Amino acid sequence: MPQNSTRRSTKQISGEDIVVETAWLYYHDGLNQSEIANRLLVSRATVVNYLQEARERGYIHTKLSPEAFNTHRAALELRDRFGLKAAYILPDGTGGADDHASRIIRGAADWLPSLLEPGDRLGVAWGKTIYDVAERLEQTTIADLTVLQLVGSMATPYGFSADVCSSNVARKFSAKCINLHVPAILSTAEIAATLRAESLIAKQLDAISDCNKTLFAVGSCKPDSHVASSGVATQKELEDYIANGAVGVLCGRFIDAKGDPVSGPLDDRMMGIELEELRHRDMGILVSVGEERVPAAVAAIRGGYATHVVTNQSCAAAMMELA
Amino acid sequence: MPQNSTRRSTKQISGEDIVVETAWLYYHDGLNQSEIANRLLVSRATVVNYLQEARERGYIHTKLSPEAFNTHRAALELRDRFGLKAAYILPDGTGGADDHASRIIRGAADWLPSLLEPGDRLGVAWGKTIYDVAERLEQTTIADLTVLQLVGSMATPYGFSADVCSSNVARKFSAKCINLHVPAILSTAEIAATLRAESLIAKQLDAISDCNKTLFAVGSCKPDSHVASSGVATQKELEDYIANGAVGVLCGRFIDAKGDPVSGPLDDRMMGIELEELRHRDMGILVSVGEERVPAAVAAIRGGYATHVVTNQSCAAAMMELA
DNA sequence: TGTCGCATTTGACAAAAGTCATTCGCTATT
DNA sequence: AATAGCGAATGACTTTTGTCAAATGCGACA
Repeated sequence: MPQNSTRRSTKQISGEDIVVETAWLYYHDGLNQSEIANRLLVSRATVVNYLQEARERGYIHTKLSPEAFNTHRAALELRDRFGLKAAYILPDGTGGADDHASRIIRGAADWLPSLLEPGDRLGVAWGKTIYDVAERLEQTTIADLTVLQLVGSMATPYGFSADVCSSNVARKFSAKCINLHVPAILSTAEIAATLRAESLIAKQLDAISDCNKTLFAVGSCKPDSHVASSGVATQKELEDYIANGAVGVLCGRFIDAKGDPVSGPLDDRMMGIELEELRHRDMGILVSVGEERVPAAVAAIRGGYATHVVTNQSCAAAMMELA
Repeated sequence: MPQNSTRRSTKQISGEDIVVETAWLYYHDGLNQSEIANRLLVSRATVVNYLQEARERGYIHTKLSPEAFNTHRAALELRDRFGLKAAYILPDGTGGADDHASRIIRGAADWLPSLLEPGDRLGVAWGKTIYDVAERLEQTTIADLTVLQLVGSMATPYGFSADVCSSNVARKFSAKCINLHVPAILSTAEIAATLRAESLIAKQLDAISDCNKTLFAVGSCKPDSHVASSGVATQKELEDYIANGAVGVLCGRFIDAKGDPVSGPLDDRMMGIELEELRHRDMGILVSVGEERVPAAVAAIRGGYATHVVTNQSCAAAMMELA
């Protein structure tokens, strides 16, 4: 403590707003409280009080630079709004849709390894997005990981099929891979039923029904969407589903805005995990690219298929709108 | 420490940079370091490191809000006494003149952004003070701002000239900049007149005459003042002006104690805004450093050139004495 | 003048933040 | 496979900051 012979008068003499002076010395000049106390001839406790006063008066403004925190903030908001376990939101960047997509895909690929742990059984869906994520994955060994193909295979115009997605993911993680060696869609419900009864296939279907984590994207129900263009559904069938309330596609299955399954002509002809089996897993990782898929993504979250979401800022904002 | 079996990479919140995460929890959510350490499963020391990293990356910016400096007693008194729109008064501190100067300059740099608004045309004067303020300005984008150079350029012993002042200000605000590409002072009135008649220069002079806000300092009329030492005026010329009642210099022009222009030999040889054009703008921001300039500052206020003043406590007190 | 009430200030203590030498975990190289 | 090198993480320790009950100054009022 300073020589306390005449400490009382000091404050009146310096007279002017000592609080401002204190705040300046502390925040601008970077002195510590003891130095300030000595300089202003008051106790350190008083300096503390002045600083509190300054904060209460709103003199102190600390700002977190937006470029660093915007995506972070958006992620927390999205998480809280939808009751997700986590969200990862990438900046929009300056490029167009392709740029957005590639950011999201890189983000998902960066994040995925840290979401998996030894012993996990990861169900992997099918689609260009998932394929790209798999491509982007760094080689990382995760002990005792099993990767499962969630839907049957199908040749596409993009040069890959569902089994390539799961195989690639498995390869990147040095994981065991269980593929589903059947077409995604069959011409009749009977053939599908027959196949399902096949011992080997039944075993595979059984296996995928107890994965604890899933990785998937969603498709929109627009006429030009993936489901239609890849030949899984005809235009007519798609319209049927839409008429029944479908807003999105998830592992080849249609869901409505609440995330509930929408039944329709294709259901019995599809080979792959059923929506009810997909729901409420330990972790459901949804990689959502493109504004046109926002309603579908929201539905997937609502339906309890997704616990983790990767997307970009503008899509996240759009999702918040729908919440 | 926590159960350290698997302390590695459990990013439960988001895939984002852990430094951002940490900074967010600390500065936004107000958690303390221990809480953050627990939540992120790292040691508290690591949290300290992350926070330092965040500060180094410039994510965190803390500043004193302008109200702190223009609402306390001294500021309000000065404002009311001189009919100013606002005054910004910084604590004196214990250092010498340099310390005072740097505080005032930092203060002005902090305040300036909040005084400008989209569409403004800011006239910028010339001098070490203004140069230093420009240096200190934070990068802030102000939409549709135009910065204008109020006086001609001139090389100085300090290594800067008028065009650098305006250019720097413009750069910090990402503003458009209109420079005045002529010397501040010419050898004869004839040459000056010829130049003024030049189409390009006439246009520039025209432009500066309709700025709505100005930023300037004043110079004293002491023999050792800036005007003399920088070679704008000779000792003899200076004495002439003083004999005619000049107490200060403002954009190279001399004013008397009432703020009225003092005419003299230099007037016709100067290139730059005229005093009458400088008067009664929407806003005139005077940055006044040093007790020896107090009379000049008071004159500038009286003359209606300044509506906003930045200075320190002792200068403010001296101004009050003269009022 | 005495003393009561109120607000500010203070010192002692508690909590939080910062520092630093050491350890840990990973990679690159032999 | 062994290990050297290196950056990040850690835990023990120091410094700084925050808290709070008690003390102090000061004006109002009896």
